[in-house]
Amino acid sequence: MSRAKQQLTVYRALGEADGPLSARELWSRLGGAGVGLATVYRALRRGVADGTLKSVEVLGGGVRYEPRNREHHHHFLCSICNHAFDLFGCVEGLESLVPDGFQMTGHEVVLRGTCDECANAA
Amino acid sequence: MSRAKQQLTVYRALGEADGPLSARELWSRLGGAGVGLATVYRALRRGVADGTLKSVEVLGGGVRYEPRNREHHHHFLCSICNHAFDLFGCVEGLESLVPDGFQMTGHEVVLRGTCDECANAA
DNA sequence: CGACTATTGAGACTCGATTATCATTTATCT
DNA sequence: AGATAAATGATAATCGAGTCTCAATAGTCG
Repeated sequence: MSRAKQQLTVYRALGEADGPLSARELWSRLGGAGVGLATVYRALRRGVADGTLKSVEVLGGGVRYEPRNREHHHHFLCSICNHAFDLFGCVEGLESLVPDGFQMTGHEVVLRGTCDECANAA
Repeated sequence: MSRAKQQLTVYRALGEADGPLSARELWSRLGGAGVGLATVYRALRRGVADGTLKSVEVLGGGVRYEPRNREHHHHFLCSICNHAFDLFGCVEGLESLVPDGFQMTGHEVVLRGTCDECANAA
């Protein structure tokens, strides 16, 4: 594979994904054999360092990465294929959950269940 | 320490905690030196197996455990002390986030920020 | 093309979390 | 008390995720 553009390849793959990808998922999407896992990790690390990428944790699935320039959103984790999907929109009433004296700076919402594809395959 | 009751000791410690505890947190609460880490893990494993305990993942803190018989609730993760606190109540509008064709079976909400104590200590 | 630098792939290595091993200790039963 | 079974603690072993090393390769420039 032509070199020098692999960093971009990683960015593009994340940009086109329907949700955040883990290093391994990304690796296999890039063709496993064609790109080294180390290179994927390197690209991810650089991306996070320069602010292009952002690492997110979706419960149960370890660390995943997504472009930083996405609007505020949450994720849906399919318990069958274990893939994380981006969701749109947010929820109401989060403030009311915060105990007195606590200061909330952010939040995460993860929905679990089965995705379109897995639900049909069942 | 008297044996045979350590399993119960673990259960009690989790029951009295203000949030889910990781194996390490639990271990240190039980007095580090008095109980072996292996025993803590054993008790947790058995607890989960027999349904008494439940393992939960709170972003950024790995796996934690809590009694299964708690009402539906969510967690607040303090980004300073890294402790997870139980919250009460839930949020509205989750269903509207689910994409067509997806089936939601559960959800998690995690608030981030600073807890009472850490906010005051700052 | 030839010299020089940046990037890569494979695999060795590190690190933390969890599990397995095993001799020892506590409980149980008689 | 004596024999047997269950639980424990210390530590070794394992496992996965991520990082580091280094020789080989692609890109650059003259």
